[in-house]
Amino acid sequence: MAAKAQYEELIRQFSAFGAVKRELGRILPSDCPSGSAAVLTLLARYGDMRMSKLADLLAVDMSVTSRHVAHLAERGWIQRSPDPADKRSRIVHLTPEGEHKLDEMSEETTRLLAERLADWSDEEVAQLTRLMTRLRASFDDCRDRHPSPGLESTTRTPAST
Amino acid sequence: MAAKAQYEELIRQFSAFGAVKRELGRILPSDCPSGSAAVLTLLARYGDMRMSKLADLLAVDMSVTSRHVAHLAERGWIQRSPDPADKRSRIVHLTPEGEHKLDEMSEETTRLLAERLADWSDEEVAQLTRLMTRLRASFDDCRDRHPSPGLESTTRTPAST
DNA sequence: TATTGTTATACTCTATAACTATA
DNA sequence: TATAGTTATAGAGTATAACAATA
Repeated sequence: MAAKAQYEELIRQFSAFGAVKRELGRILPSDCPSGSAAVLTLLARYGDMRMSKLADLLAVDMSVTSRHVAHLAERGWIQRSPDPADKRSRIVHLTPEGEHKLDEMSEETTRLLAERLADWSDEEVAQLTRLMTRLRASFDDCRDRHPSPGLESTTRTPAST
Repeated sequence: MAAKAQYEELIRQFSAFGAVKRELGRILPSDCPSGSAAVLTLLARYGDMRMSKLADLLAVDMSVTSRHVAHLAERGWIQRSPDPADKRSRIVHLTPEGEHKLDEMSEETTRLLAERLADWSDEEVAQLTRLMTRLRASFDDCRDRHPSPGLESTTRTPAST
């Protein structure tokens, strides 16, 4: 359990991190901004999945996911097939064109990151990755264990009934 | 120099980090969202400064800074005094009310963070803080050494002449 | 002529709520 | 009645460009 000043400092760094994210975002093509790119990345890693699963992994509302997916579908980078097991659902999957697009973007992004982190050791990069993974996990776990009032554990607009 | 897969994984975590930031943002009062809160934090830490310095520390365009500062000034949390040394400039400084507001928010935010990171050791929190600080520094340094074409080292819309 | 700061406009990301079609 | 997904609307953050005042 760290001191309050330590948490304050960490929060400062969270805030400053936005600059890093924006710089990485600037090299993405305008027809595939970061929100859409995140969808492609998840599909490439975890394979076909339903919208709701995608929303869960993105940790955003399904309405947001729907928009990103629609954007990608218009450009032919993903396809939405009906789910035979549940006609309400749609299975999202990456097309070869989508894979290609993702590869292109990934190339550019890792190149920029490699340039910026040129003087970082392999171990330091791994360490930051581990800690950020754990950070996300700590927030996810707590969301399930101690849900804030009115905050669902699923990424969904509450039913209005 | 890490492998490409390592960079890709790190970028994945950068993307997922948005969820953490959003959860922290949700506990802020609606009259002081995260952009404004960042301004208060910087003023509390570094003291009075000019708009341009503030924009530099926030790593956003000065037009953005101007909006946040105007928002805070309307609520009496900061004041803008003319700079006697340069009549174009304005010095921004925190009011006692602004300090109070910041304290309140800081209380809530660190409380939430402490709850989420309850099972993190002191050293782990410190390590993440160090690595994120260094990350930001690596991006800042590179911006000065290898500026992208058209990307100024100062946070400023390029002159249109 | 260049710089400081402001404002207007536009774009991305997000959440809420209302709606549909299934279950 | 509840759930999967869509769409409309609104709010926050940011960048670009044009502008006023000063250097």
